[in-house]
Amino acid sequence: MQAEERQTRIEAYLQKMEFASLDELSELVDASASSVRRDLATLESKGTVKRTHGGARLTAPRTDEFAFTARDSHQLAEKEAIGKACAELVGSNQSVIVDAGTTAYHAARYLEPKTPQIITNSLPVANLYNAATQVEVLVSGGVIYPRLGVLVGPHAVEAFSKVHVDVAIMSAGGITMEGIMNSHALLVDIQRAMIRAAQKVIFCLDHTKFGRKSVSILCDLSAVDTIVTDSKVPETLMSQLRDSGIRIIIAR
Amino acid sequence: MQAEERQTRIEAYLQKMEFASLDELSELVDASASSVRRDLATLESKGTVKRTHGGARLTAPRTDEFAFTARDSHQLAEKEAIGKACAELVGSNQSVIVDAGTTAYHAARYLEPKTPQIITNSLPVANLYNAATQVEVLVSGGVIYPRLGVLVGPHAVEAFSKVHVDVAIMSAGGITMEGIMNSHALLVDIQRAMIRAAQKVIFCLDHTKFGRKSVSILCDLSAVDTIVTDSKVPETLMSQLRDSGIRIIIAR
DNA sequence: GCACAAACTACCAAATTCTGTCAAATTATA
DNA sequence: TATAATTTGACAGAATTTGGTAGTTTGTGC
Repeated sequence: MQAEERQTRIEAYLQKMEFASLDELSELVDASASSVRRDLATLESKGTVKRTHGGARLTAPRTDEFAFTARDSHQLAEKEAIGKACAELVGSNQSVIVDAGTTAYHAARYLEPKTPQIITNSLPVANLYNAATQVEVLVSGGVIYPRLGVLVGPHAVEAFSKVHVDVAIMSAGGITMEGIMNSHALLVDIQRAMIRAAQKVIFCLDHTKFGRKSVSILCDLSAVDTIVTDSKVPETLMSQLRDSGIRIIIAR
Repeated sequence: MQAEERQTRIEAYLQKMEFASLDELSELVDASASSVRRDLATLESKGTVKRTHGGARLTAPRTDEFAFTARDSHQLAEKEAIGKACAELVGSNQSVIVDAGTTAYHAARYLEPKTPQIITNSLPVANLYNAATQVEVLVSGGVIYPRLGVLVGPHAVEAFSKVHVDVAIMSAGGITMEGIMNSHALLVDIQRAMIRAAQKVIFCLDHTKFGRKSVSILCDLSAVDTIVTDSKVPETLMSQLRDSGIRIIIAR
């Protein structure tokens, strides 16, 4: 096996496992411990993995939009600004679908003053308004997707197929001129149902999502009404998006 | 297991349990007490956990969590014991309905080793297994009943009407020879659907519930298979219940 | 307040892992 | 095909981590 192939496989394995021991890896790629150490040193200098005593781990294990942890602080400031700007687009007493995903979560945090009716499949969003009596929250049913805190499966799709709302606040894994992408195939069906159910579709996307492709295409750009993002988006892509009729709001 | 992986797992475990003993942790990560102590010292200096005598607890218990997670519940020790005893009644890989309510919640905390399939309308229970990949959790849909963290309404009733499970682990507000009572009328419909869906019905009731009446009658005693309670229940009521064919388990 | 048990700290020897080096093997090049 | 360049696996010594232990501290019950 070539050095490059080894490194690719090590990286892929770590993406899945988060941690791995040296023995584990050297068996995986069928090479000596020395070679694996060298590979890890290379990968570390590229920044994707971090060497540890006895093995390696991912540098940023949960950079995923939909992987939810309480202490997720990736691009926190940007996400908060985006969330605030996004919440301002919602009118009083409107019905709002809130997607799973960290950026949509931050938008939900600022919705309380609008006394909206929220419909969501996100456990973190549900928890957010557990104590608030003015905000009515309808939780879709579904099976918990481990770690993401999202309810998935036919129950969830069905729940969103049966409602109609004013606004959908959406997250996604990436956006290009080809459309909006998502890395979790199970979520795509649900998100499509959300988009169908909503009069107006807002996507919250921080700048890291622009130009990034992902596994599944969620929808093409014609389905999107508004995108809320931060100020670090490349101007070229942004004007292209504007040309295709999407309203773009820069949160500061 | 590597030091870093140990620390991550300890942190994740504490996120779920809020507190854990040294023994518990050293068994969890399969390392000596010394190593766990060192790990805890590292984690403490990072600020995520706080060491205590005999174990460790979370520094900042999740604020977006539930009021009743663990701390402020009455009769905590009894409820934990009841929960533990109740979980022992569940077989491996069984499907289990877990009712909302603190006592049922404590039972859910001990279910993980059984790798069950859980169906619940309780947000706290859903959150509990958000991180666990071995436990499949199906969340019923519904509207959040403020503060209790329970999903109520027709969506919830419907979800439970469509399933069949091995065991239902139930909470209630009171029990007399007339039947089981509950104070929240909105919950009663749902609980009845839960009972209908289950092969076996277990009620978790601490001693304060015995002889206490409440607003709505949930079901009569013939619907109950087993009651798990603590050791402070008056003997008279207990033998009456036994006479009516209910298995009573005293948790210690 | 005292005695006792449990838990903690500090330290040590053993085990594991890492670093740097080098000859053998593989690959690229003339 | 012969030669140079690179990569590989192995090894010795250095560094780190681990599990246990002795002595001290903390918490608990009487």
